[in-house]
Amino acid sequence: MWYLKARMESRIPARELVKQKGQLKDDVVAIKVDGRIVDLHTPVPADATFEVIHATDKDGIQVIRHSTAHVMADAVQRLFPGTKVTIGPAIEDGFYYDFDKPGGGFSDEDLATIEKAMLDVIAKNTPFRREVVSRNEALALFEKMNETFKVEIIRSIPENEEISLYKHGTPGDDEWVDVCEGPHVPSTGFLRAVKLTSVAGAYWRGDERNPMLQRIYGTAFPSKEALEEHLKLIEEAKQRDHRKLGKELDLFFFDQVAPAMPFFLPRGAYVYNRLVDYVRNLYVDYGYEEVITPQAFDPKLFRTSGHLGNYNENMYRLWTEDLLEEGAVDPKVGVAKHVQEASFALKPMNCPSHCVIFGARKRSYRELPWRVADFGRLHRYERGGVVHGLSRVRSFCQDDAHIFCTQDQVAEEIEKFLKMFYGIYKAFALTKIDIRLATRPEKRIGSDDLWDMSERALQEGLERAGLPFEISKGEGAFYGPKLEFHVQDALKRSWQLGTMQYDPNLPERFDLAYTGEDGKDHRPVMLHRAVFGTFERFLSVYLEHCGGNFPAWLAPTQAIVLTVSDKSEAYGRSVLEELRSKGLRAEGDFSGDKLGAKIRNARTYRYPYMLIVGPKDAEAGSVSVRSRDAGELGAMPRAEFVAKLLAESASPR
RNA sequence: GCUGGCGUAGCUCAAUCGGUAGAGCACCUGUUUUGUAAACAGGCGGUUAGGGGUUCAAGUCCCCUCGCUAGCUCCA
Repeated sequence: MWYLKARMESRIPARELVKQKGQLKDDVVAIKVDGRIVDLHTPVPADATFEVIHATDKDGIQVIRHSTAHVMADAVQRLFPGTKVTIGPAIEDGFYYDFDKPGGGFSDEDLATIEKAMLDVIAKNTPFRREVVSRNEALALFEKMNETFKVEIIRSIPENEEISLYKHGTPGDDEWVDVCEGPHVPSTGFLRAVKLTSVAGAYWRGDERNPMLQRIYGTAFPSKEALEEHLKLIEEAKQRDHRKLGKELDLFFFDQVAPAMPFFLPRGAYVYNRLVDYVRNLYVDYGYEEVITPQAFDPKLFRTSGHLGNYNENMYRLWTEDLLEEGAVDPKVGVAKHVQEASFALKPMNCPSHCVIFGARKRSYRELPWRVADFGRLHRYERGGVVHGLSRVRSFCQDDAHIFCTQDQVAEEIEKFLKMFYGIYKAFALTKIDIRLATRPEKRIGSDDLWDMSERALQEGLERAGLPFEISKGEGAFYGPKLEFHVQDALKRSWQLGTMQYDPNLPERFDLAYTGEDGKDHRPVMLHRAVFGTFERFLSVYLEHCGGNFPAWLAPTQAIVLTVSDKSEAYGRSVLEELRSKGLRAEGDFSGDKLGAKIRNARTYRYPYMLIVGPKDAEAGSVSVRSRDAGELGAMPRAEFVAKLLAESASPR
């Protein structure tokens, strides 16, 4: 590490350096030197320039959380002897620590007990102490403690790196030690607000072939107030959970008869269809053509495409009575094998169909780029533990399209796609988008040369557009690298929505060709792309983004007429009829409820407008408008409201 | 798929140590005629996810299956 390069005599503990400069205040937890966060225990060059990090700084909070993880591990090992420690980093909203606990997991009661023990450790306010040891010393220490996971970690630390131990507690009494890079707060008393939140399984080193450890999640803040604030935000986020909103707003539901396959109710179907319309309209502008393709296919198709073999475990297969009989005829084959080989498959993707269409006749270079769109319903068998509301389902529809083009056209097509993509996301006020370039996975088809070229093409596209991105190594599809566009849900889980994938392999496998200017056959390139990704997932993210408050153009019901009493029903119905005759989506509440109750009901359904009508309005030919977003707007002539709502009903372009 | 947790009326949730399944909302029927966030009364509604076991007795304890859920792994 860099500080090893400094001469020994010129190093002093960071605490001393900060003190010399007169900056050692009570809330200083670390310093930043050369962009690196170093705690006060760590030696730094005596002449280093630094920036102090306070407990309340973003970096400071991370130091607090990592230290809290240590205190938790200390408490856990004291309460549950025999439990081994592994790793415990600070994360986005808190920290976790993974344990190997004999005899199974932790209960909620255990969490409360652990939290209490942590408070005792914190109350003692013992300093964290940093100690540098040799590799052999570290190994000997943790081998003696039978901390097999730590031993494995120490062995994996590169030879040239320093190994440090962090201790807290009273030596010879309740001292606790961990091999750790740091950084840590000066003493346990710096941990003022901690809370353990949940427990879950996690594989050692994130690999499902490894044993499962017990992970405890928690969070910590520099003050009780900040912790309370955080917990409040989580509560509010839960209110916006799309699964809750879906129920409340009668948009969709699930039933055990079709696990993880949504039933869209009339109101949900309305929104869904408007999203589809919206994309269809844009396709006119961007030069796409739509096709309709089959749902189930002879498995031959998916052998050609490579799905059988690379995507097997995600596919639904279909059998028929005839198929069983055929299988029974030849005892050498057997029913199971015959069904496995010959049963039709529900499509999990549209690309093979589009290859079939492209290859169905001679194609000219003049046709390229050919952008072919498909709103086909797709089915993918997702493993039990991964499905999640509308975000991860087994039956869905993508705003899917494939672009067949020449190598030379790729750059422009990527550019056009990005333009379309950002235009759409802007229309939905989604601005926090993370882009990742997912590169070749282990399980893949095609030569490395093709992969090199494909990955380069996508990367250049992003660079030309000046978009920041991260690389997700090995995360590409089996047929090509991907650009992934990720957006977070209300609970800060990140979901991939849009995608663009460069695919040189499927045209090869389907032996696709177009006739070039030179009269010879050439292989086209294929781009897979989707802006929303799937309508299901997009809807889940968007629902949470707008909190169920759909804009007027998208709202299943734009306005509801509320009568003050029966006396105004006739007038109310005439208002309703007028709205509907103008193509507006309106409802009426002519029930015996009092006005207050009607308003309350209408609010929970989040209708953009309530039109309150009573004798005064009937007299004046007006409606009293209450806007969901802007509050009471007062009485206005019927025609004025109609014009206003019509203006708001246009979908963005 | 793995590790926890959960599954009671359409929805949100009660039910003490294993001892008669209950409330609010919604729905239906009346009464009330109401001007900006819940009028009142009555009624309907349940093989306690499904199956098996222990027990005199199971919503409650045990086992299996299904589903949901928090994470992990995997993915749009």
